[in-house]
Amino acid sequence: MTQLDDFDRAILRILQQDNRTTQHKIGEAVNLSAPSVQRRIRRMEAEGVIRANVAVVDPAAVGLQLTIFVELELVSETPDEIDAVKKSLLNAPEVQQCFYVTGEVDFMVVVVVESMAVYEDFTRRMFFENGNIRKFRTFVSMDTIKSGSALGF
Amino acid sequence: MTQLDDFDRAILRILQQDNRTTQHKIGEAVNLSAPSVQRRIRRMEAEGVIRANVAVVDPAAVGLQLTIFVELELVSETPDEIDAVKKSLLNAPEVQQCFYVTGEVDFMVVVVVESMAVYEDFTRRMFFENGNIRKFRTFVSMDTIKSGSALGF
DNA sequence: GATGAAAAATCCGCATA
DNA sequence: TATGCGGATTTTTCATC
Repeated sequence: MTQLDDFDRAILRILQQDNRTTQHKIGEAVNLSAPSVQRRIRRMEAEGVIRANVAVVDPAAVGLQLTIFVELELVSETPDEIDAVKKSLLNAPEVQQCFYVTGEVDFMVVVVVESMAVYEDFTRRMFFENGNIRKFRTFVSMDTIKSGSALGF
Repeated sequence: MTQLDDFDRAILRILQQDNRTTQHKIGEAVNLSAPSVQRRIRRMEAEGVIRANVAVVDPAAVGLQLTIFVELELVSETPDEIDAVKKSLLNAPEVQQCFYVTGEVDFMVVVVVESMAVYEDFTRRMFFENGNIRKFRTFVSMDTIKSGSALGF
């Protein structure tokens, strides 16, 4: 992966806030021509620096009212077992984010669902019926203070 | 906020994966004309259903290698104290996500930084020098299994 | 909600440093 | 290798039905 220069970083900073900013406007902001901006964006997309271009949707608007953090502890931590858990979490549409972490727990999972009833059903399917889950702790979000993938740099 | 219909939801589902999909292609996919698609998108943006349009950047590419979960417990939970903590977290560029949660802890915070040294500096500034933080627990991500704001609906 | 024309943005070749 | 310019193509936008 090529090293990013200051132009690239300046472009990314704009795109992370609004990727519908025109190349012309970006060019003005960073002192580059529009085609140059577009070539850089294209290159960063090809290299995976820009992973995706997405609309951020208000979860409440689509009926998903609850954001829930779950700490997962496994019984067995062999690579195969870990992979199996990863895979099941990856495939669950309720799972919005999932990280394998160091420390007292094994996974941190962010689940977004319509209601507690749906969450309870989710835990039953994913955790209680999975012999490899030692325990899990649930933290329900009451207030979203900040929710971004905007990286401050 | 107006209720969303099936067309709106179908459009959102596409936009959450790739908001550069042309209105024409979206129209084909959902059986609507391009201008219709565009009016719906415009309306949902105005209503806040679509919160933003952003590029998702690979943190590693911009030198941010570490994703860290932090559980925060406060000493005092008066509304003023909670607000003060919220505000300081909101303004910290290292904080990518932050939720006020129920349960044994008060806040779940997702921090993204270059290195452990930077994180330690962050904890000193934000937690140790803040008299209202009773304790915090750190979970460092070793592997990002899933990282999306793509809501499965 | 659909159609079609105008406006705007993106994309591409070419010349250049 | 990367930039800027100009024009072709595509996409968005807007008026009308």
